[in-house]
Amino acid sequence: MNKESTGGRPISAQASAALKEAALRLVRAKGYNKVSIAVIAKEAGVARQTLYNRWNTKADLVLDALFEEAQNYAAAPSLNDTRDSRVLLEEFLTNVFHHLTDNGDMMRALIAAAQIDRAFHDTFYAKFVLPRDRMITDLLRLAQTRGEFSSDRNAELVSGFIHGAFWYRLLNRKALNADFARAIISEFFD
Amino acid sequence: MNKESTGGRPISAQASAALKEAALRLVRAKGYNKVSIAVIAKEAGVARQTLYNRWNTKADLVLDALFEEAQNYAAAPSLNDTRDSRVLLEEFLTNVFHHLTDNGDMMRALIAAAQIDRAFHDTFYAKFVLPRDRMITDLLRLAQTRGEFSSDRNAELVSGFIHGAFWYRLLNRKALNADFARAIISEFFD
DNA sequence: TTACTTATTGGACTGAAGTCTAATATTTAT
DNA sequence: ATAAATATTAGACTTCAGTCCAATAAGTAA
Repeated sequence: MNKESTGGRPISAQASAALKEAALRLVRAKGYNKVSIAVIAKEAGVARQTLYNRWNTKADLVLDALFEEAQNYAAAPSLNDTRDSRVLLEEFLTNVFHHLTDNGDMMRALIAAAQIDRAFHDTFYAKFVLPRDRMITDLLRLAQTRGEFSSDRNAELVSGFIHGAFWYRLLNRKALNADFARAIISEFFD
Repeated sequence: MNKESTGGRPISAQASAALKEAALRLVRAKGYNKVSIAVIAKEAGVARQTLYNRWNTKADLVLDALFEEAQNYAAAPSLNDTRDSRVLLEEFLTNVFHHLTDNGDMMRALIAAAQIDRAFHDTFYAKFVLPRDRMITDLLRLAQTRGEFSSDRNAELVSGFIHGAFWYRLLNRKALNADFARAIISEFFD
């Protein structure tokens, strides 16, 4: 578990940063599928093997880069916020939809990669899908303790329904906007 | 629009059939991503170019093969069936889930291909996604005329929610079973 | 300084998707 | 029979992902 059990040349943080920066920039400029690993490495000024030393696939690199860029990428709604749960959820969804509108190509590509590559699926699910699913589950449970969402309902299940609703729209390349956020609220929350 | 405007060697129906058969068999045996176009062609006993003359990608071929295999692949529920709409929907979903349980790898791969390849997305959406979405939309509208589903609700929107629910489960490699079908019914139909 | 360890680099190599072409085969129209 | 049109075949070629390796660089421990 030590970062360095013995000596040896340290991993270049500069190379890592350059790779992540180049990956995001090129993918945004040209589209995920138009950017090859070789071009990302060249643009970052490092050898291809250096990229493979850090990430197994382009998807792993891009996921990592996205995370680093946006610590606050659609942050979880505060569970201390005293406004109505419907408002909190709507605000959260509207936020997520903005990010998906900006980064839709990338997110669709990552979801696709997770279908093709089992190892990436596991990473993506653990690092991205599940945490986000839990954000809404937690919000629904909060709403239940407040009496704003029926305690009879299964929060996990409903969170899955909500995510399914916008995944389906995303994957079929339909717009994700504030109207759709409101439609979700009124479907599941009333 | 003529099948043959003038003369010329006709397309070999036998080659088409052999390619579709080989594609399904190999994909089921080895998994979608482990089967190359070259191997499918070799197994079918035709040249690779003959495959490309018919389909642009492996995804197009497999989609076609799936359609041919199952004309009755999760057929639309009969709109003349007089049983309660909940029963019709539950039966339909259970059917779909059985097929997705058997062909989940293939379906996930096709959805992934639609994310990577815009042209295939359009084909897949028009030939597969939209018709299936309409089956549930139509069923919900029938339920509305029967007074079994509130006329206030937007059938198209709810159909999208239902599809989203099981797409999300499918793409995250969770089981699709009769319990989940019932959970969907009670969420959206009551 | 020297030995050891690990990272980086550049290049070779394989397998697959996809494009292209020349030669050949199979059909219809004359 | 011959010409015209289209399909099939085999193979060359490019690009990319992914693997592997030997030489070199950059650290740590003695």
